Amino acid sequence: MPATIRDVAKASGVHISTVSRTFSAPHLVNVETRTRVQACAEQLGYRPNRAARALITGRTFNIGLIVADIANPFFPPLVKAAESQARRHDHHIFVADTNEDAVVEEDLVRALAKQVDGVLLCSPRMSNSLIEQLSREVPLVIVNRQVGGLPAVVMDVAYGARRAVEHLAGLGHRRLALVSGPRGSWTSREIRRAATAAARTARCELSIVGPNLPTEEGGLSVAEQIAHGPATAVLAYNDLMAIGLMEGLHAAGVRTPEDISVVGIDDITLSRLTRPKLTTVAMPTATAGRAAVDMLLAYGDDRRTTAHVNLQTELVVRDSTAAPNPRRPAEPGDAAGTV
Amino acid sequence: MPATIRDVAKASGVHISTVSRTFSAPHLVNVETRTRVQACAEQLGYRPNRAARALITGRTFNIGLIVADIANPFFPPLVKAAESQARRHDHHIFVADTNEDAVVEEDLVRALAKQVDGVLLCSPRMSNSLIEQLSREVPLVIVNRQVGGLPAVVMDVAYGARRAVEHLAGLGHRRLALVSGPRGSWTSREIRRAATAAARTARCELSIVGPNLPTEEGGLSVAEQIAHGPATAVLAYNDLMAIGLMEGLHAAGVRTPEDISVVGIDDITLSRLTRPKLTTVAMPTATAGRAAVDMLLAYGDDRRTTAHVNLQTELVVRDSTAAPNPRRPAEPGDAAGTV
DNA sequence: ATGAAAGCGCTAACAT
DNA sequence: ATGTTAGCGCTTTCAT
Repeated sequence: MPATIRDVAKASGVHISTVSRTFSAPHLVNVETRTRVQACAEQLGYRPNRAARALITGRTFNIGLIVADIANPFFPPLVKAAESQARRHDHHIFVADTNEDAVVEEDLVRALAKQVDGVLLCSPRMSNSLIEQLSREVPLVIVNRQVGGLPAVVMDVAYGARRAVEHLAGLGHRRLALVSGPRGSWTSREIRRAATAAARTARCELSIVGPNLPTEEGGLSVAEQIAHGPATAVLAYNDLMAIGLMEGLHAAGVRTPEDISVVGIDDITLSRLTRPKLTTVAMPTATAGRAAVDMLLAYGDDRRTTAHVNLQTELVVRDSTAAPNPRRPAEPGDAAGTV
Repeated sequence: MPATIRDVAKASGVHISTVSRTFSAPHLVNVETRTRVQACAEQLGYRPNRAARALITGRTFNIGLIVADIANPFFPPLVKAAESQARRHDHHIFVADTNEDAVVEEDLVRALAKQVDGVLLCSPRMSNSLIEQLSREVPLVIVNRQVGGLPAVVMDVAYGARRAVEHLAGLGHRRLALVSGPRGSWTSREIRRAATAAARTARCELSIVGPNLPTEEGGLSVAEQIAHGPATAVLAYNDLMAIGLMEGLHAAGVRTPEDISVVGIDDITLSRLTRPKLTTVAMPTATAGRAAVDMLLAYGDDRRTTAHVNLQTELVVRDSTAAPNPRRPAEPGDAAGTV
């Protein structure tokens, strides 16, 4: 039986409303009384029931965090940063995993809506219109996607993708492949758009392979196709796919970077630990998590001013990229498997 | 303004208690009425407010999940499985990260206590007595540690550690090192105990190096010491440390497994992707996450019967272990850096 | 500065 | 089968 506000009131000989004020508006209560009430509360182990409080104030001090796949190493740093930032502001975080499923996503937002002050929607797969509708039911901050004028934290992956293409072109590659991500991914579209434009500028061919699952398996599954295709360098939707791809290429007897260069995106911890170490585009996921929480908490105050944050990305050159191998020239007749 | 039970009552022309019953005890209400109420509710987008419901029923349909470090790749599969299992039973999950800090842990349990039906405490760093005390304030299921008779889900890491030592001894190693984990870790003590016993049985020396941070850096930081020590094989507290260690050894010009064999624990995804691929002890983290949720939800029903689950672990032999290198014999005078 | 009273959204006896 | 009533733990007018 945890202590309630009534127990504290009884113990300190005041009315419950005085106890209430002691916690939610201390300046309104006499110092002596306050001290006594606090002492009693402490001694009884009293903690205000937030759910009860929320019922009347409308503020839950909870935040919902919805991610596509928490087992994808891209997300944990974001979740960690968001949780830590939320707690700094005395908020708790509901975490839910949609398994990349748009329907689950919608249901989750609605299910959480009543017990949170807002929801952080990370890399959502829903349609824009649905997201806009949901944002009318509960404050939403979108991470990694731009939806109308909704508050959003995006990482400038387009810039990173462009830098990656420029890097490859600079090394002398002329035939590139883009291993794209899952259907419905805003990030994947951004990458594609930016890579296409950059390739055109650099006078490179760019073939698109996909869509694919954003996992190691997704990368592995296109390895054969890449190995037999004309591309001498590949940009993958994320590091996991890049790593799976390298595995698959290795198995097929194709060396990285000697035969084919590979670039990932995300800069997950893992990317520094593969051999060769992966060249990739660093995404500031922790910063994004913090920023998203801040934006949500500022929702009431000054909604407009911080409605949009665009975070820098950066190309990190490691060992999975090199100049094309002159002894592995294009085989004119061999376009098997390319799209 | 989300619809309340009163709006639905008004719209369907019944009393609010009938609406309430329609959702919490449908069999008690006339089929026609029920259908009508449901239709109205649907149309108004009504969803029962769980917090309000919890206030009176005492059941929140929420679960707290407290982990030491969600960015440690050991945890995400556990969190994912727990979340998914919880949702299958219509529960939501609060996730909190303690950063391996016992004080934060305690505070978090207390802070969450009121808004959850129970807390999953993963690899806690608190003292046994404190944990037992907390378990009187809120239902607790401990993962990865045994505390008195409290409900627990543990993975049999002792078995795995023994198998690892046997594996190394079987390859011909006689001087082993154990790179231990953080102070206060039950798992680390288990590993130490089991490895020590197994080493004795196999007539191997076993030196203990640590405690260390359970991270890649932790492993890296002991690489020099290991490189110059007499051990020809190392068991690390977890894969992350094993990988960091291999990095460090590599940098020091020591090859794995030719010069020194390395075994990790956890079998994180990453361990299949390093080069050499890591020999490790597989931990059934997803199963543990599911089991912990099930145990918590069964808390009321049959507390005793399922109060303890012990999950199997398994040695996975990959490429980071091999027979000792005969050309790198013990250097009698060179024990520098060993403990 | 403190108390009294109403009520947040909902459920659970108890009536009818 | 449905309505009435009380109240979960708390905050917030409004009095005093």
